[in-house]
Amino acid sequence: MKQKDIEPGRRTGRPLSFDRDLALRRAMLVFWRHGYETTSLSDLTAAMGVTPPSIYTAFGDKKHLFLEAVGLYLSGPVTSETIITEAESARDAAAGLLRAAAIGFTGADTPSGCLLASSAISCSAAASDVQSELADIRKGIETQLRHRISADIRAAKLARSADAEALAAHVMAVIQGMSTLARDGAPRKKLMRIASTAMAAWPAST
Amino acid sequence: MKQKDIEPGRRTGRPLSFDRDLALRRAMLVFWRHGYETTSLSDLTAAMGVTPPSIYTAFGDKKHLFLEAVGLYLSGPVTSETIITEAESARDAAAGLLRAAAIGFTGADTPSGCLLASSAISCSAAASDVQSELADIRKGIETQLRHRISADIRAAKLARSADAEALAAHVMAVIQGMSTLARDGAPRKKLMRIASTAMAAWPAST
DNA sequence: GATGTTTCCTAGTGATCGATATGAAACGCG
DNA sequence: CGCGTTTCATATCGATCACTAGGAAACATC
Repeated sequence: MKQKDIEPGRRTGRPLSFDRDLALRRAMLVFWRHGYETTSLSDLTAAMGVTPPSIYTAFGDKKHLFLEAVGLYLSGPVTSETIITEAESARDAAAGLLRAAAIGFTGADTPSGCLLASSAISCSAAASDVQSELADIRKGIETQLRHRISADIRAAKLARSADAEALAAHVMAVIQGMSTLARDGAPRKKLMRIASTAMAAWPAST
Repeated sequence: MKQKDIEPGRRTGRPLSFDRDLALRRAMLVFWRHGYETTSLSDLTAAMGVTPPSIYTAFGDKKHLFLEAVGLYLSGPVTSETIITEAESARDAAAGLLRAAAIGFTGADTPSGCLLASSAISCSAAASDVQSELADIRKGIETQLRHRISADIRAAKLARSADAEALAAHVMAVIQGMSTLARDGAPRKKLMRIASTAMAAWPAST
């Protein structure tokens, strides 16, 4: 009988022969580069160094592996949420997000572009749930930024005429567009100049 | 023996039993919605009302059908090229492209977003040639816009301090980001406000 | 060492992928 | 009419897809 109720500190059975975190990270990199549906199980087994049955016992099916990879992608010391909440102003939050995108989309040791913005943009009807799950994450980030902008407007740190929804949506559009530019080979310097240009659309701080 | 040298005015053989242009348009709509690799042949046959052998005799293989669909998508009375060349200024060209994107990405009778920006962003290694072909088209549009901006700067219609590369890249990023926003359900009005916000990043005309 | 539990690898499962062989059917032409 | 040509629909092709039986192997505990 399975003892799924005792999760922390598994004591019995054959131990895992591979590094689960490392395998997940390798899976994330493959999904990042080739997308969700367009990455095959054989691509994953080759990159992870793990046989199919081990993948399924460790991660469930392909969908769960991908979603866990997305979770890994969004984790880390610096996230969009920390950038937004820890910035001193909504303007700094927007500039910080744009700057982080320019850097994160052109890493030397990672694929170009953004996993969140590229891995499940177009997919078959069978993957519409995964697609909408990523869409919800994107919308969540936009909502956080919009609320941050609205707060600055209420606090009179931004002009009352400022359009929180449009400013937040513009930043999100630029970030996701930067992902495609990066995939097309744009260097970090170019993305940085896009970020600067995008911030020129902001009203002056009051 | 085949007489492939006589192409215009085929005179012999059984006539085509389906409307080739209509079938191509239907294929384009399916690729637009579901992407290149994530659209299957059975998806295409169902949408086009044509059996697989007929598709292959009329269009070649799946890749050629897709590329021809891209050609259809880019054709029409109004293209990015006509918008750029016929605008009275680089600013008008940018605003026109953004406005056309907002409208084109939220059509009532078409899928949301941009076929060029969504159908081959992530793909397997086998489709890297298709991916780079679309990238070249995107870069071509950006280049045309950048040249238009540079011309305005030389003609003193824009400040000499204006950064043609950054302005063009920013417009392209916003357009491609708007495609994702549209796919996530953003209405036309929202995209229009993004377009307006993006244009606020432009320097004043001189 | 015996037992229970979990993971291991080998070798596949049925389904679907893109693409075709095959021969009948539908034309223009003489 | 017969002939040459092209497209038609049926029925697949081999390859690959995501996924999994089945049994040996590696642990903790007794």
